[in-house]
Amino acid sequence: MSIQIYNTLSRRKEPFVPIDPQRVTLYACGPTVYNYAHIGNARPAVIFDLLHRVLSRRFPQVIYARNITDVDDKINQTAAAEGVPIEVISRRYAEAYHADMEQLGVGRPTIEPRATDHITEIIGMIDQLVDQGHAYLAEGHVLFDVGTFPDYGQLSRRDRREMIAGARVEVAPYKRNPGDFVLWKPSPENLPGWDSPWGRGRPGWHIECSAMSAAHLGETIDIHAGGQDLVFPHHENEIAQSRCAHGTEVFARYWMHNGFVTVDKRKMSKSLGNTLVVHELLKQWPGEVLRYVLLSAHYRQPLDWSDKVLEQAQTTLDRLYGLLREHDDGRAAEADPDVIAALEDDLNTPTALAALNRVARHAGSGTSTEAVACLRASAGILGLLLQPADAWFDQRKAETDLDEPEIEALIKARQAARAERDFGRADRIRDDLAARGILLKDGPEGTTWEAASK
RNA sequence: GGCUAGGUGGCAGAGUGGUUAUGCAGCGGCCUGCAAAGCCGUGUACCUCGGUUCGACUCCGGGCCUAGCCUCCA
Repeated sequence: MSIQIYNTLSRRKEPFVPIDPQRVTLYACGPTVYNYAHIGNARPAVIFDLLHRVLSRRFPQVIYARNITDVDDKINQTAAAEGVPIEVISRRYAEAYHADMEQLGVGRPTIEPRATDHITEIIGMIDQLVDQGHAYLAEGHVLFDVGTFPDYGQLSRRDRREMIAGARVEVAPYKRNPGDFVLWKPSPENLPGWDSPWGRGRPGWHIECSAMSAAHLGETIDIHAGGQDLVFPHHENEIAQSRCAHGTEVFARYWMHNGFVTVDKRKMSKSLGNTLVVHELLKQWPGEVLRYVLLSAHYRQPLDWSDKVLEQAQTTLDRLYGLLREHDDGRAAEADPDVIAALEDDLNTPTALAALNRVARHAGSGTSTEAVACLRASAGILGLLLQPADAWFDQRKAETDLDEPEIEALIKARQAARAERDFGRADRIRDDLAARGILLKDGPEGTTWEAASK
């Protein structure tokens, strides 16, 4: 069975057949670095990183590009507000993005192109579009003329004429068509700008992905990915400008779009003010818990974020790590075929987690260390259970304010009470510790303790 | 208004034309001095109304409801 991918272009699942199996190309729209990433921004990072892993198991070379947009009006605003150059802002938040994503177990893409490093390519591409009559100059702007591209609207299934009727925004008077979009805009002296054939200016929003994708991956790529809100206009516009500039029939052969993270069923967005910032969430929860939650729903479905799902994920991870702690002898094993099959079926992570839990049940009910090794190997593909089990449990110990000698002393006192069969006193000690978030566990090897989960 | 998703057991969340999803919680049991953890067992769930079918939660049509895009947005 080949890898199946749901293609937004066809609105159905298709077998994934790359143009060149020796060189698979994947592009995902990365962050615009003007503040901290919220958990909704983290979803595509986690999902398409997982896609990268899944593809890499099958194909010898998968080039995964995830850009950083480091020139943008929102960056300009933040920089102006702080009175610093835009590089200060973009560098700060790019670094924060990397740190946060690393906590979520997101690997680095093969290449991470930045818009400001590709101004030459961007200008070159716009120049071509102007030459070919697909773009025109108006009041210092260079605009793409959607009237010259009959396939415009194919991805988002929109009709250009109906878009005019439904348009809720004022259309700039210098546009030929209401759907025309900016490729290059003039920059006044107080804003970042680059010299171009059309004067000092800066790129529009959509062009950088087209330019960088072509520069690093080629004019036609296998997969282009991003959030559902990018389908229109961002990806629609990318298709238009890329295909027109290169004279190609296809820009990306498969389009993948992740659904939103919601809060109380409403989309998480900066304008609604209901964003949950990864940087903050990581102060309360291990990155692996956030990752588990992000994988717990299928990537195309909405994912409603709540403390409850976080707690559930943590409880489940506790059980899985507990199995590793008790039974893992470190041996190598193959991953469970059901886990792989689920992932290769359009990244069905909930089914993969179900399979993983079946492996765990197997591992827990017998004493087979092979099953435990299989659990670890299978989870590894999902980017889970990668740390030593002790490290997983110790991270919560670090959060308690009790010092360990005190706890050990209390445990000793309780052991003494138990030896005298004074269970009333023994239980009081245990209850007191429990009230302070310390759970005792009596086993054949003696009594151990761990910090309670939230 | 146009377009797109979706409505599954207490909650989260997959999936299938006729057979166990899975997790969390609950309940019963094993274990334990008692617990905790772990393990075993446990639930006639599929928005509504029609249709197709031997048979539909699963396919088709109508309805109701929810969310999203059409404006920066993952």
